[in-house]
Amino acid sequence: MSAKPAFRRADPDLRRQSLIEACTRVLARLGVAGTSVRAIAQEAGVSPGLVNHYYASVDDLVAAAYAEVGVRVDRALEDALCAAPLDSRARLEAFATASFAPPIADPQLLATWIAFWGLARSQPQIAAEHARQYAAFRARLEELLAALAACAVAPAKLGRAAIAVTALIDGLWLELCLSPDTLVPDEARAIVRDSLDALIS
Amino acid sequence: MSAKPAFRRADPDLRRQSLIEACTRVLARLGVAGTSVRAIAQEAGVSPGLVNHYYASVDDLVAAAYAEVGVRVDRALEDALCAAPLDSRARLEAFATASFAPPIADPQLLATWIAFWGLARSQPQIAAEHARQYAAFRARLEELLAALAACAVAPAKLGRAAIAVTALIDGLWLELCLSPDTLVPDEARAIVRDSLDALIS
DNA sequence: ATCCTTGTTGGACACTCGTATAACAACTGC
DNA sequence: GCAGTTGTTATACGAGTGTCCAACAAGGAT
Repeated sequence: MSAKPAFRRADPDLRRQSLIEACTRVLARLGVAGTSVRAIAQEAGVSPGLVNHYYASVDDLVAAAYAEVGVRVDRALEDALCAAPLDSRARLEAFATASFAPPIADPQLLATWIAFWGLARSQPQIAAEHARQYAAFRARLEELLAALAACAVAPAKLGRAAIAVTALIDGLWLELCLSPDTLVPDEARAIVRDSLDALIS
Repeated sequence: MSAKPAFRRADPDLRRQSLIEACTRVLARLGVAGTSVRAIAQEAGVSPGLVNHYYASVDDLVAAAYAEVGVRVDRALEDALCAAPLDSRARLEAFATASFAPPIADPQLLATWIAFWGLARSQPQIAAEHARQYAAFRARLEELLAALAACAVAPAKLGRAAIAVTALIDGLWLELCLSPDTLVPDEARAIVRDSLDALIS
């Protein structure tokens, strides 16, 4: 009879992905303080040593996890845009309210995100990655605003409008995740819709 | 000749205050990960053991520091209100833009705040304190909105307006502290001013 | 069926953490 | 001046940390 293998070898890329996901889950569940090599390894169902086999240090793994969360959010935003009708107003709204639906409006995601913010202080690469992502979001929003028929917003004030809407979305997203009881997604969407209307008129 | 004392005794309340301030500074400088009893003690210029002499655990000290930061913010907001003219529109604006000036618009304060958010996951009392403070801010804002002459905002939509403005302020504050290069206080103030105008009209 | 590569394991290492405690010394009241 | 109180220090301890490494074994090559 053949004994069951004690472990299975995995494709390096898949294993890396698995470690990243485990890291994200631990970060969300235990916060920065509870995120250790051993906790991540246990979450992934592997031995602690394997983490250092794939990542030079645990900080590298965390940075990789941050980048992964970033692309997941990017993808969700892009998906929302693809699903929207061709009308430029509708596209703007779809993009601006995508943050209030899964997978972005997720307390776990916020927890992970906060953990990253906390780490950004000692990890400049994480801070840089954050700045890059924030700028990308705002640029995309500015693009959508500019696409509105008949320059509803004066070109000179376009940048400021994008900053304002981005801030509004961030604040609502924050509150939505922090205390889902006082703010529901529908209301957040309605607020953004009203705000966009006010901005355009 | 009299030898210089190796240490000085301090008034318990002053010592506690000193420890709280040291804790806040370390939290801001090193983030949650770097905040240890030893680091706090060194920052305060005392021995590590003294921390446990005044606080049963380091978590208690952190909670105390959070409360202290909270009252400091409250005081700054109240000061802004006192310094404002009696006109209700001006008072609303003063309150809404106080977050963009010291001591609230301070990267160190944000760093401390983020550290607290990260801790809130495992410390329910911190989460509760946050919810309380958030609600208080929004209630105050709602009050100021309602005080506007001639019910500029429909009473039924007052709550929603308060949520929206709070979210906008939070988002701007976040960005202001996270990357001071891309957003300056004056612009944040202008954005809030425009937004309030749009809301009222 | 055997060898070889290398993904994987589990423990050793030096370190830092929070907490508890005994010794010390600064100030108070006498 | 002296004694008592107690704020303060320094150290010790166990638990937990990140990193490293020698041994093991899974799976492909031969």
